[in-house]
Amino acid sequence: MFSKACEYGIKAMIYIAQQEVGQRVGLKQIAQVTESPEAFTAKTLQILARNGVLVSFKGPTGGFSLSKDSSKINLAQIVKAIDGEEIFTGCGLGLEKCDASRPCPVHFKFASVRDGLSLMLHSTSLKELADGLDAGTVFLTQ
Amino acid sequence: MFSKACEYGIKAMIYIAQQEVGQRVGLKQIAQVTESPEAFTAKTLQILARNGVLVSFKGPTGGFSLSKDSSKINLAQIVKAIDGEEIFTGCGLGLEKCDASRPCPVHFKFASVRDGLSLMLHSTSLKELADGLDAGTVFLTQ
DNA sequence: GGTTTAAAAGACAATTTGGTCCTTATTAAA
DNA sequence: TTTAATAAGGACCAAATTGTCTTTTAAACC
Repeated sequence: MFSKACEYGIKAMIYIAQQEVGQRVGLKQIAQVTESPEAFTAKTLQILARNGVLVSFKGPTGGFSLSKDSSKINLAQIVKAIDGEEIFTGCGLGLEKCDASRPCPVHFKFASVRDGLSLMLHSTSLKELADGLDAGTVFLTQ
Repeated sequence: MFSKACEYGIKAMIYIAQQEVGQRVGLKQIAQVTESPEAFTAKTLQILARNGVLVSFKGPTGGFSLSKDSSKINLAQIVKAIDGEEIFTGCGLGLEKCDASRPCPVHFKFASVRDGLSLMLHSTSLKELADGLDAGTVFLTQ
């Protein structure tokens, strides 16, 4: 469904969202807590920073923090930044141009599933996910 | 969402389902109509044949035909044969063991989307997709 | 200013996926 | 029984994704 980069990115973002506002978290710590490969996660965080959902700081006391309140960042922004639009708009059978005016055989059935996914991603904020972690009802690793 | 192999496989199956019952369709024709790479499609059809949703015949007048009535074959069988269980059961964040008893942060939201996809795939038969093609309301290529 | 710390950037390696080509096996038909 | 047609199988190649390592850049602190 999502790329590995995206999975790591989402987990990293949720972990960062768990910190106090403005608090910086280092790459090493993020990779450790999320059980993700450090160097690869670094690349992913760069992408997220370039896309403006994350801000990064170099040097001692450096690290990453959210660019805005965790309630203002949703999963769709993260997925879009890392994996692109494909999953939100792509055709189920890979056709370049597939829409209601010239649909592939699965277009309408697929579109409704895809729209459900899109709605879920857009309506899920980092805040609520981080809150679940705080409450101990959900987990970032097994 | 689906692998390329799976996209080609679904298109091929729909096209085969369009033929008269028992009629054999050759690889070359399938690849041409579905605009899929011939040799790669051959591999995919082999997989589908091994999984019993397709039967193949060698020699002159050889080709492929459905193993049973098109109304009895659904998209889930095809996707499962080619891409495996992952898309039906996998965790959104890639956790090996993620379930209701130890859920990842997106588990419940993701599961409901995934279940929607699963339901759609299970309830969509090749027959209805082929019927759409016959009716000219949907298309296998752009 | 020099030193240390941490992210950015780029080169590179490994793996997976997508794709081709060539040979072999099987079967229908001449 | 030979020939031609067609799928199966295996070797191989290409591209994308995943992952590592090394160097550079920026910032804090002495």
